[in-house]
Amino acid sequence: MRFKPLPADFYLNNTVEVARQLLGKTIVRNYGKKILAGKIVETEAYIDKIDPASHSHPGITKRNKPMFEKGGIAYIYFIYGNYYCFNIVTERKGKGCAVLIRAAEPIEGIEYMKKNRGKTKSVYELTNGPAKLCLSFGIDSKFNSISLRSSKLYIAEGKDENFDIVTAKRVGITRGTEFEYRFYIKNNPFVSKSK
DNA sequence: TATTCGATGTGCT
DNA sequence: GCACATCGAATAC
Repeated sequence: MRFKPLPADFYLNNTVEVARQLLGKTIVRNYGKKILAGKIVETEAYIDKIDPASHSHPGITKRNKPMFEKGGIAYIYFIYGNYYCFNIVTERKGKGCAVLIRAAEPIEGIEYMKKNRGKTKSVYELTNGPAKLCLSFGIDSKFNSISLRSSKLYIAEGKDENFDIVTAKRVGITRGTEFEYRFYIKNNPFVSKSK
């Protein structure tokens, strides 16, 4: 097997730590007979209680319920009437923490990603944003709450490589903007570039 | 049950 | 750089 899923306890650590460690890992999607894969290059951490930007901040609701499950499952939410975003739930059951996957570098199945994205031509535009990534990988609400060790969608080990991690303020939020919970791989062209 | 609004992307200027 | 599409969950009433 080319892609080895991460161990279940990877997701139970501190959320910021998991967000940093997810950089360079591989997101794998079994798409019918095809395999789509990409390297994670950008993440953001969302921390339950102290973080007003987190969906889990007001407490458990119907929408954010998966965030309160045990780490290691997907939390997928619908936003702005058009788009899905893909999160990885972290820490122990009842916490309400997650890591938003903001961007990836396509590795395999690029032709299929282009097909899913319609008229987008440049490879660099395929997955450099949370909603773009979901469209390219064919991720939607069907994957909400599923385990990230499942066969259809999972997170796998990455290549053994060195890179610098940049820490920055998060993007696209109206509250909790002061937290530096955004992490990305330095000089990687697939990082979403909004400032 | 009515209204508000968002962890975005796209297209036009 | 800026407006806007579009929908379900949350919140207000």
